[in-house]
Amino acid sequence: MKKTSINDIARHLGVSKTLVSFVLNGRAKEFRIGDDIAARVLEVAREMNYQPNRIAQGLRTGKTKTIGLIIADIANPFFGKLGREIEQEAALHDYHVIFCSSDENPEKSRAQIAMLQQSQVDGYIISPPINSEEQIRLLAKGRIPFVLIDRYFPEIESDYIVVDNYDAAYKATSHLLAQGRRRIANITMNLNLVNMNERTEGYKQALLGHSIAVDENLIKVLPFSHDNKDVTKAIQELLGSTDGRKADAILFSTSKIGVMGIECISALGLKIPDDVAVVSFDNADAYKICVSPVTVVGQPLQEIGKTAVQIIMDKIEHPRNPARFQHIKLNTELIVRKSCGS
Amino acid sequence: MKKTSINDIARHLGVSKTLVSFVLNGRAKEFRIGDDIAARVLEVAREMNYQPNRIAQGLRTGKTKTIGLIIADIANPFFGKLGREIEQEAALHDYHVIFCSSDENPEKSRAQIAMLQQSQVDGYIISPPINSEEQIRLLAKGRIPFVLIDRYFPEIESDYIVVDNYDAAYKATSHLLAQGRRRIANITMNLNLVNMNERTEGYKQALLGHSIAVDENLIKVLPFSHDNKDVTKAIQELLGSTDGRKADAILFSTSKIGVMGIECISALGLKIPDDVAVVSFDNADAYKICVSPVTVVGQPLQEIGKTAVQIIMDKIEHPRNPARFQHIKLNTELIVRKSCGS
DNA sequence: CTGAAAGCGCTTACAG
DNA sequence: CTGAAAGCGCTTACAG
Repeated sequence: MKKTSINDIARHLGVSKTLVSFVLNGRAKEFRIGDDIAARVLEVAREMNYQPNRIAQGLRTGKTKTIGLIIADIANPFFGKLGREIEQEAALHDYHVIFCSSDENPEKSRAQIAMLQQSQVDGYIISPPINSEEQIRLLAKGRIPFVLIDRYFPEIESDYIVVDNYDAAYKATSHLLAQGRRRIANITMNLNLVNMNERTEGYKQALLGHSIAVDENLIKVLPFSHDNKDVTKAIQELLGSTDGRKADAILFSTSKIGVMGIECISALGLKIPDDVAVVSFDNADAYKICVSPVTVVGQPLQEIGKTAVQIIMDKIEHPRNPARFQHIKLNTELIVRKSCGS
Repeated sequence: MKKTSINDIARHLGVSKTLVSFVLNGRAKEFRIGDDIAARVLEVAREMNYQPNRIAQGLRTGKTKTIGLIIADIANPFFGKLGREIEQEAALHDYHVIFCSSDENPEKSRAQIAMLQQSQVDGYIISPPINSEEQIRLLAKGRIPFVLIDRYFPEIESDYIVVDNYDAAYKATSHLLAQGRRRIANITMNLNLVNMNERTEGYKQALLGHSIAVDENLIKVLPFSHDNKDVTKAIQELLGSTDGRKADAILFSTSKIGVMGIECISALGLKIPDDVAVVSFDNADAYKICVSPVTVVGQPLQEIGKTAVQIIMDKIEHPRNPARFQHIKLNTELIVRKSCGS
């Protein structure tokens, strides 16, 4: 059962493969090919179960109809949902997506970009890890379009789609303040990541805006590759002391941290929101059925994914020189549930 | 900045591209190519930042080093985690993965298989939706290897990796019985899916094994594409009546259903495990921080993903005729938490 | 030890 | 209206 090629069809009908190619690509009219012969080609193609070889098309046309996606971890629901939106939008354009999880590790993302490059993807959607500036800069020098999502590098010219993190954290912190909390902590990860940094900035400014001094002891910065232990340690420092707890509220900068954090809080026997109020970034499913459903900063994942693909498609179809870059900053939504009291 | 090809290197050094290809593929020794010239080739390749074109290699060798993955939904943490394991294992073999979410829709999976076919993937890992027997049978007739995961079709000869669903449900139900529950319900989805069917069978047999009659009213079968409304309706029927509730425990056959179910239970103002005990398939993160942390059937996701890739790799590297099929059934683990009382 | 040539399956100027 | 030919970037018999 060898696959049938355009050649097989041509031979079968005694015509040239040029002709076959034309009609298969729907360009029969354009080249004024006889209706009868065009119909026969289509018929035989169906009979022989012809499937165009995209690899061959790719080599010839220079378009593989594939986009490469690099995110931190596809198993993380935040990125999983984002990946889903991207897959869906790409499919509308007859595009495939190859996904790569970088684990926020620049070494991995570098290798992944190289692999994707060799696979001749037509475009990239990347959530760049820390210290990956050089790779991204190199990518920018090439002619394959890419969009950054979730974060970006201010010093590199590129398209990007992010969320207004500063505003989101400001709103979240203000909400906590409005509920009467004063010793509000923030658990985040490596602040060299712009998005994380903006969140913590928004948090700080909200405090200052309400005349509350920023207490650096209440800001816990986890390493980018963090696990339960790191979170436990942070929570312990914030809430563990028996003689009066340092914090009365926590803003979690990611849902990965938040979910682990809430697990720790429960393990300590503390109640949310009575002992500690909680707000987290990202509307994870877990938060809906949590001890006390968690107030979250919801991100417009569909819009992020859809827009990212659309920008890439536009650049693929209309390469422009010099390139014009889009910087898109989307709004978030504070979804109030019960974790901050009522 | 055009990409450098093997030809550029050959021209630059005044040698043939055959020679360049040999040394670039590490076959210099094999063809007894001069050490000096081999070294020069490598050097120039680095200088010119040569990146092999996988598309061209693929066309020539017939191997694209890509595997296609079809699961229900990459945004569903269960499949997200599985996808991650598959990606990771594939990377070890220098393979990429293209992912497709079928939404349990056979029309979609059919189109996805066709696309993947055209993209000349070297193998498939598929979690086949209901009514996709025909597609899978067709695939089996081709010469590209595939492995089924999570479910399989008993009537189709193929490799597959599943979990012992019958045993898992039997254990879970027995646990509920051991906690004194007697009116145990099961909320599942379309039973034509073997894995779902086996779960409900295990549930029934556990009841019978403890001399408890199976009450079909306690088994709620949701359509394969279900949402919050469907789950709410089922929960309502099971727990909503004011004059004595029908059920005192629920076994959720998937975590997607379970998470929504617990949300409903809370909305009804019912307490877990006091008013109703709960066990669910899949160790979702949500369950860890739930109102009352949920007892779950944990699946060996890493082993499933890893084994699936290994089987595919083996088949790609050692095509055998006639094919021999592996049927792997892995064990699950009942992780007892607090949702069934103590 | 090295090179010229064929060919993977397509698309697309070019010619008639 | 249709076909012969070139070429995308590789690998691999084959020849010398």
